[in-house]
Amino acid sequence: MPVARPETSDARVIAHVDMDCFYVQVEQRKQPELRGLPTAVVQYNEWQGGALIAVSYEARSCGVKRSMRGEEAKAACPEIQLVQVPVARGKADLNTYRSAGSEVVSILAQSGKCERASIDEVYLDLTDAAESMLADAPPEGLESIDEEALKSHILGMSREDGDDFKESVRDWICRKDADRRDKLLGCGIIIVAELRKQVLKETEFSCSAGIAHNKMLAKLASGMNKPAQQTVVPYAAVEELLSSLPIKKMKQLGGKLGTSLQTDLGIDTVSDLLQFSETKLQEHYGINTGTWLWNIARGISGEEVQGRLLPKSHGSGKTFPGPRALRSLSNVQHWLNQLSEELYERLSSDLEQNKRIASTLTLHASAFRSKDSDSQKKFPSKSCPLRYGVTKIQEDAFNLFQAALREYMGPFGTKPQGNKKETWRITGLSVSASKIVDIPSGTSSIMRYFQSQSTIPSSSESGCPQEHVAMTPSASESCSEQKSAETEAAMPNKDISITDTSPDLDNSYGNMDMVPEKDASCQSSEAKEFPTQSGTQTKTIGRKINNSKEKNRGMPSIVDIFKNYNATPQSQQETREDSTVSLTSNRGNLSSSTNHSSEVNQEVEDRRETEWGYKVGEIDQSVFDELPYEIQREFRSFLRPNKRPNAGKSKGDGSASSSIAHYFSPLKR
DNA sequence: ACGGCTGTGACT
DNA sequence: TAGTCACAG
Repeated sequence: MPVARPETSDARVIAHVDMDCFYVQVEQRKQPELRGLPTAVVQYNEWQGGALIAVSYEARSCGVKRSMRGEEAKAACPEIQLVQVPVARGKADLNTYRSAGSEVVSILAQSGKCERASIDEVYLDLTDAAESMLADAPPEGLESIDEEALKSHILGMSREDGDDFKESVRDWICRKDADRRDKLLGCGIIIVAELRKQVLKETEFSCSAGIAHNKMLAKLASGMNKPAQQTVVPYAAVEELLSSLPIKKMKQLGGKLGTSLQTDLGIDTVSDLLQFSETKLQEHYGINTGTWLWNIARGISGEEVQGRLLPKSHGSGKTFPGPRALRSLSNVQHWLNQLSEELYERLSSDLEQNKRIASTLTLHASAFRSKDSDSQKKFPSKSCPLRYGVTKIQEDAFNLFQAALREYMGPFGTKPQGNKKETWRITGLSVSASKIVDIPSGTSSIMRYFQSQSTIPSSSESGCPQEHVAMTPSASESCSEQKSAETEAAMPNKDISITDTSPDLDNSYGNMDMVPEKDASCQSSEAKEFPTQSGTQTKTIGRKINNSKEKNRGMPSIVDIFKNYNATPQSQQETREDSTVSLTSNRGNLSSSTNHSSEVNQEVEDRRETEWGYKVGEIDQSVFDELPYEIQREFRSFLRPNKRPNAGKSKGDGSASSSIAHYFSPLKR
């Protein structure tokens, strides 16, 4: 489902930078004695020596390939060094690679628009830099050209023996009568060579790069000469580069679409594709994909480099293949707790380092049913508003899972009808956080936010909250969920999950295989604490985001809630009588950081109206709780400017110098 | 139902 | 929209 983008009229200079066997390099930097040795990184896996996820070039020349097992690799190359991916909470932990990737990005982002395409790949739009260089210091006037730049591969240029080719490269870069597009690429060559040297110097990582007029060609080029080299695609070389290329090698054609082109239309190479008219392709694949295919066959791709240095989502997942498939609710809960912990940890660092908050939590799982009927049925994904706090994420993830499981099991979820119980197996679990927005740093930012947000006209009246039907993660959940919630309230939350489950021994939890029936007597802790209908907030967030013309800064969801309070403050107050807690009383609650279960209705101390007309005392606890702690704190000090925000705390945390991480510790709720 | 884990983007 | 699917590495 690629979509066609028109090529911009002016020539761009685009680079694709690809780290060479990145995970291996990260491990070799950590253990320099491994440098130069055949090395591979294996993922924690006792089974057949683990799966290779990165292979050094020395090992590749021994015949070691990715997607070999550790044992196979050992057989192919006995001297290979196998390094294990770090493990945390019983799963692979890629954080060291992520932050190594960030090191690289922060260097590459200096010279132009930069897009972090994956953990080890970056696109750069160097058009401006190249044009500046062409105007101010064109290569033809340079005394000498960078050695690294001279080692470039220039497609279409024969690379004869000896040092001669460097002379040819120099000539190509400096040619006075060159096409302007080629001159720009020449500048790109020099810039990228410089950047790669800088990356090597500052991170010790080598990389390869492709330099061309668009992303597609740059990506293609970066893979042509590895490791530690760069390849240029002059305009004149595009046709030859593409014509012989198997379509499966083109980005986006490595899967089903590529296969369909081969089997349905007999297209194997791009030159085959060139024979098809645009309308013919559109007939087969629709207007968008058809046009896109026609364009890429000609090296045309207007896809822009997104100026994005940070990921748009975070996820934590694990598979449980074959015999390891999870078969009890408690084991699922155990793993969801682990995954949620990791996710929360990453959300915390994102907030601290980048001042960003995520607003949607999604659960994905894969499953099968042994006594099939339709064994192929997909396990549904579910999402809900993301509430900051480890245990909140854990609870919500588990609730989402149970909701999805009921849907998955359908009528079989209730009770064994006969003796043959239809039983589920979970083969994969993941939790992810998305819809991440920036928050500005600095004091009273929150106020600026809400002010800017509150000026946006609301196109649709988003209905009174009491109309909303309780959605997935909330009420009517299982007893086991409540058990865990109570346990948690009573003890520091780090221990919760481990006490009642252990990994890999599902069978010891025999009686929890079935989804428990809905039991009215079994009230969910979620329902008690957070009776608002969280599902509807997600909608309002989305609507707000769509309505705002500028980029979505701030917390639209809370603004939307404020609007609701403006509209129907009284009914709000009534419908959630049990739960409405004033911010001021909440302050004491947060300070003690223990029993949030005291959702006793307290008198509102401070009901001064704000400029938006809602009463701060009526802000629902759950809305407040969904904000990151830092924001809560800032918001609180905004609402009560004359008092110190966290006077009740034991540590001196009111000071400006204390780190966000402190407030954002796993014990905070 | 061994390629695990993670991420993006389009479609509906 | 939330959920699904495809794709990449």
